[in-house]
Amino acid sequence: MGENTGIVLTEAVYYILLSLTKPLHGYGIMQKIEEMTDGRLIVSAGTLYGAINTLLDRGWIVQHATAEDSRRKEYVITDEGRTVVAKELERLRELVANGEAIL
Amino acid sequence: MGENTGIVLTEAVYYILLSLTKPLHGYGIMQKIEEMTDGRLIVSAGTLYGAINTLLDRGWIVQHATAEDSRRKEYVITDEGRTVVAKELERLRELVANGEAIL
DNA sequence: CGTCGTTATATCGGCTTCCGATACAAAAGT
DNA sequence: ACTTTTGTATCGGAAGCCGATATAACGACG
Repeated sequence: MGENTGIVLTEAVYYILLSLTKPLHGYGIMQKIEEMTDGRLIVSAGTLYGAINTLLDRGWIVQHATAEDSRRKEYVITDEGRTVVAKELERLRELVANGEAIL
Repeated sequence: MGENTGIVLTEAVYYILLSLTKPLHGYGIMQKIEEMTDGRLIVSAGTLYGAINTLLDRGWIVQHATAEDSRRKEYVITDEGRTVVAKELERLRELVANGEAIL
C-alpha cells in the first residue's frame, strides 16, 4: 500500500531540465546552473553526464541537431520533460508551504 | 573547486524534522506526514527508522523523555535541527523562484 | 612553436539514501 | 478467539551524487 505517487527530482536533475528550455551542451549546462544559483550549486561532471544519460533514456530530453560542430553535443527538453518539471515545481511549492506553516 | 556549500535534505528527512517541532514517536511521524501532504507522501518504515538514527547521530533530533509508557519512543527537533530545516526552506524557495522564472 | 589554462565529454568506485519486504509483538476492536 | 491496528526494527537491492581520473581539442601568450 505504499503509494508515493509522484516522481521526485533531485536538485541536479531539476536544474539540468530547467537549463534545457533552450538547447545547450553539457559544459554549458554546468555553467548555466552555477550562474542560476549564484555559484551555490556546482554540478560535477560525474553527476552531469550520468544524469544526461538517464534523462535521454526517459525521454525527458533529446539530442538537438548540432551544427556539425563536432565536440559539443547539444540537448533540449521534451514536452514530457516540461510536464515533469512543472509537476516538480508543484511539489516544491507544497514543501515550501508546509515549511512556512510550521516554522 | 567543487563547493556545493549547503546541506540538501531529502523529502523524507525534511518532513520528519517538520513533524518534530512537537514531540512525537515514530509511528506518529508517519501519520503526521501523511496528513500534512494529504496522503501524497507515505514514508515507509525502512526510511523512517533509518532516518531517525542518522538524525540522532547528527544531533538534529533528540530522544524526548517519554512518560515511561514503554513501547513508544518520542523524539523532538533540536536547535541545530531547526537551523537546518530553516536553511533547507531557503533552498527550496530558491528552487521555486528559479522554476517560476523559467516556466 | 611550445606550453598552459580552459573547454569538453566520459567512466569508475565509494558512499548515502530510499524503500519494499520481512519480522516480531502488544493493544484494541469485533 | 481472531483480526486489525499500532509500533519498532533490520536487511538487501536500486538509484543517485560526486570526487577522481582519463582523454583531448582549442585559444592565448610569450
